Amino acid sequence: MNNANLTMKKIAKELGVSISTVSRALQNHPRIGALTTEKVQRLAKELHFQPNNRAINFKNNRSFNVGVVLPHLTEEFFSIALSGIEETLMARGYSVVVMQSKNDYGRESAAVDSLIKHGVDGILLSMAAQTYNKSHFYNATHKVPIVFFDRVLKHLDYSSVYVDITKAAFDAMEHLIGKGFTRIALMNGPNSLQATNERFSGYINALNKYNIPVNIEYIKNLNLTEEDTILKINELLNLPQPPKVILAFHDYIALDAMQVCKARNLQINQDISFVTFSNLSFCRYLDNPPIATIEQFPSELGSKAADLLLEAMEAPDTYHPREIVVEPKLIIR
Amino acid sequence: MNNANLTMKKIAKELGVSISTVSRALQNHPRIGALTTEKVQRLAKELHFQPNNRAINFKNNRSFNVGVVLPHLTEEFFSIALSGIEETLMARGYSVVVMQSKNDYGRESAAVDSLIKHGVDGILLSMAAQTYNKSHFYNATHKVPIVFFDRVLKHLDYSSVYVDITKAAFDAMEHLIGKGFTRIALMNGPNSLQATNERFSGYINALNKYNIPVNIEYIKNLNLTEEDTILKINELLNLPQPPKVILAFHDYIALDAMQVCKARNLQINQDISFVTFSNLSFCRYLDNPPIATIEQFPSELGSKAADLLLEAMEAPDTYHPREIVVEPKLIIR
DNA sequence: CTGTTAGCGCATTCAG
DNA sequence: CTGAATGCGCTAACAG
Repeated sequence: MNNANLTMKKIAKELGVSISTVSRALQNHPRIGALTTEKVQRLAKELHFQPNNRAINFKNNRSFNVGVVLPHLTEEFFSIALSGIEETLMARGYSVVVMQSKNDYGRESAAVDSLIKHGVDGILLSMAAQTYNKSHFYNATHKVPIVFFDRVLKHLDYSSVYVDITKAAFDAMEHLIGKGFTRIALMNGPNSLQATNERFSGYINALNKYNIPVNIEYIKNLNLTEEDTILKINELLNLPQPPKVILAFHDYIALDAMQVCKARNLQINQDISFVTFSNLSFCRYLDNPPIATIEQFPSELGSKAADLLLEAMEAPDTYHPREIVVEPKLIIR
Repeated sequence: MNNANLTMKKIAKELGVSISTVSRALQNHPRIGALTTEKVQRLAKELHFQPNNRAINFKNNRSFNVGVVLPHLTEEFFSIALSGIEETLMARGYSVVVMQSKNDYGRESAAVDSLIKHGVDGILLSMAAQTYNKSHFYNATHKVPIVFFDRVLKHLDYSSVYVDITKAAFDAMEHLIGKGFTRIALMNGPNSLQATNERFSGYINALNKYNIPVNIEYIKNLNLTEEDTILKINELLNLPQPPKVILAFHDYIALDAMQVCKARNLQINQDISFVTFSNLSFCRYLDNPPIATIEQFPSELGSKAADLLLEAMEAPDTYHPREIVVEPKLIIR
């Protein structure tokens, strides 16, 4: 760390020229003599000079950093989304600052504040399950643009990118009904999430369309913890008429539920089957994977959100918040 | 974004006081009158004033950002490590900037440069598999401290945190030999990784200790792609005396290899078994998981590396590079 | 208790 | 073609 504070000033003094000449020479300014430019650049390289980017960021009032707030880094869906975000932004010279909300309102709010404090140029956010209060978004928007992805906030002031989950749920249900299933349960998420309501709508729409009576015993809201999943799957299995198929909020729910089924000596995909949202890549290694799953293209979700944010950051005058809806795809195994 | 460039200057003018008074009042400086402080703080809140952190970072020559470079965000091991890093640094007021090398030297080198350019205060790095040239580290070190984790560079100038893989491999082998296995193959990583050599050492040491002849046909170096895994497992299975157990570089290798075995009608954990490094959480959902696995505590690895980096950044004068070795744990299923 | 001043490193406008 | 001067927003030493 010997040259940690080597500045243009020193190079200028060394060479007996002015700082502005150094500055210009370093950026190949046309009005600087070829000789001078050459001389400056050589010394700069020799000394391993690197411009102080904090100064440049400060001067330009840009940091080329983008903040990403998401529930859990370790959830495959989000790590893939983050990967898509990182790729897209890196290509445009931005870096990505990540923070996890762990589905907690306080952490999410703190993360947004912290990102602002750290001087990001914009924020990509997928809402925490327990976010009830939205004021931290409104405050943040005073400083930098925010784009939501996947777990979005429907509000005219914000762009958002998400999957048409209602359609996805409907498609999945239609597929199941087409295969002759009628005892279909829904292991849904917490009510605070938009995604939960949409799964519910698709589920109900399909049942209605095919005149299958809705059994409220078949509809469960989970809080996305393993314990709760175990509780709820047991409730379903203990029903006098247990379901034959379960539409699960995502693969992790299905996997935990499957373990309970196996422990109760039920044959997966025979006594009971699962259909999931999220297409966890790991499932292809299972001997009895969910019979169908909904691919939500997390990488595309992330990169499209990043595109919107880039526009908001780079062309704020012409930018208008908008929504991008990504079509899900039902994958039948 | 209405107040994007509200500065202390405006507050000062509004209140008819000087900028420094505003500055001091905002940080509750004791030498400012209670009345003035109150007045300033109220207006600041009213106007949603937030200090421009780019200016503060510039002034302090700190950004409170730490860069993390790792091979793949989507690999569970790294996403857990990142999560540990993020937790540790967040608690100390730092944010985390992530970049993926995708195991590519060029990308890794570019990532390091980019992080420096973006003004991070330090870097945590897990080396790309194909990193042959180390000069980007040396250059970076002129600017900010680097701490390696997991895939480390052994060099006196750098701190590193890693798992004692030789011991892990030895322990796993000893366990297998104790269970009566002698036909044990090693599906190892690429030679460029230290981790590969260590697995090899542990493997050989154990065979030697128990006088089991080394069969070089049983030792394969993989490049960590699925195609190569398929190729190499087939080579092993085609041997006149195929192995009964395979020690796999990590779970993803074992999983892909298992698929090949199944396609060849071999019973997992009967005709052939697997032992893996990395304890992928997902494996608990498999009907026939690897019979043993080595837990490498990625979260601890990450947070310990973060601790070292914090020391390097905050107490550079007393800081000396050093190594932390984390004990692996053999998990027998 | 408060104001004035200087300066962080760089880009840029204005003068030559 | 080059140099001097200015300012980005904020902090802090210095001076009242």
